[in-house]
Amino acid sequence: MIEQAANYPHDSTERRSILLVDDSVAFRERLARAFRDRGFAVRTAGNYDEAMTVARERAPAMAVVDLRMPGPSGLNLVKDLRELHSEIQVLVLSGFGSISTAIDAVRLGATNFLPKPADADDILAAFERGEADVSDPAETEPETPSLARAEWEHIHRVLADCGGNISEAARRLGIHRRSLQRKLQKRAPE
Amino acid sequence: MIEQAANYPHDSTERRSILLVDDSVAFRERLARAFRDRGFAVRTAGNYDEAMTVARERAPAMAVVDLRMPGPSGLNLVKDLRELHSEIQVLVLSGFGSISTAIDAVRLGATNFLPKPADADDILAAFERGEADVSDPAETEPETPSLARAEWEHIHRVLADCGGNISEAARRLGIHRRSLQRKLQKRAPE
DNA sequence: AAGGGCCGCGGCAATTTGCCGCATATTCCA
DNA sequence: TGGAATATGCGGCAAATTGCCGCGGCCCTT
Repeated sequence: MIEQAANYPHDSTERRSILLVDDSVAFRERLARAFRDRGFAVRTAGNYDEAMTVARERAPAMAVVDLRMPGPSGLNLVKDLRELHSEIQVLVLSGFGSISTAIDAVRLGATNFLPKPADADDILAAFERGEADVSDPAETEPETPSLARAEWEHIHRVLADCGGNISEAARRLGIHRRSLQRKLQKRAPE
Repeated sequence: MIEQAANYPHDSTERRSILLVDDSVAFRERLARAFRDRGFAVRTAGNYDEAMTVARERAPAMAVVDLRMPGPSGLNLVKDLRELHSEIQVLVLSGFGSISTAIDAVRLGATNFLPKPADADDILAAFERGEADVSDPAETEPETPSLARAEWEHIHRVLADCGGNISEAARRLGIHRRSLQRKLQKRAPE
């Protein structure tokens, strides 16, 4: 479909250099390996400070940032990475898809937003979509979502607002914690 | 820190002028009245063309745009309103919350994104949040409707979309007609 | 070490839903 | 004007979901 995967816009930085930021070493390394296999120059970081140190040393062309980290949030990182290097493409990952956090991320300069779990292919696809020109918002068909879909969206939005705290989310939603757990075990309806 | 929460940025346009765009006359007029009561100079439109005509005549300081309309989508409108008047604050409404549409809206220049149903207070709050400085991605403390409440609202919105046709609404919602009937017999949850 | 909060999960009983059928409008069209 | 299609309300019953209990585990603060 979109034919532009090969050329990312940069200046002095290497085209296929990417910075992966996630507090989970396992996740980060798995992703790092997948990107290296695809020919990327990968560097990783586990929090805001590490990421900024790495980025200052040499600005990466792309970055993948998890929202939830110890220390300053991924949102801060998005903002400061872009201040450091305005051409950087930043993809934000979040364990739970919340509209408000997605909006914040995009406002702060994120190229796109992806709910976890996401693998390297998902991420690359999201980069491509993000760089795609949105100037033609043609066929965004606003179909009515099913009740189940709407419920799912609402639940996950609230859960995100609660920082992933299930007990708190259940309280706000006015349902039993056990019921929320059970609902969360189901996948997103389509 | 950008200091601009209280005073909306404009040029020749009146500060408290707002353009409401929604294809539902009832919704639009209800909202219009609420905004007039709050001292806004309100103009309304039912689709892309009307909205652009009104806006060209005199650019509003703010706009509320429903995503779903006959003709060009609200996303097109967001984009073109901003091209017309770069200082305009545009709030996008959508019948439901989808992350990707929210992201598209913000990319195209929307100030914020709000899932329907939303009243004037919700909208004003969203404008303020949207104009607020996001450089400190700290707290977002929004109200949280209960699951039952959210479900009720979604059901009634879809039912309205179907012109009160219960069978059709049940189909769109993906639930059994009998179940819809039973849900409709219950009152709005608090 | 104790208290408190959160998590995941098993196991009911109570409630809700899906799905059937049936009788009755309403609409549209040949 | 008769028939086909569709909508509505409702009873009933099996299946699924939810509310609610309790348990042990984990992590943090006191």
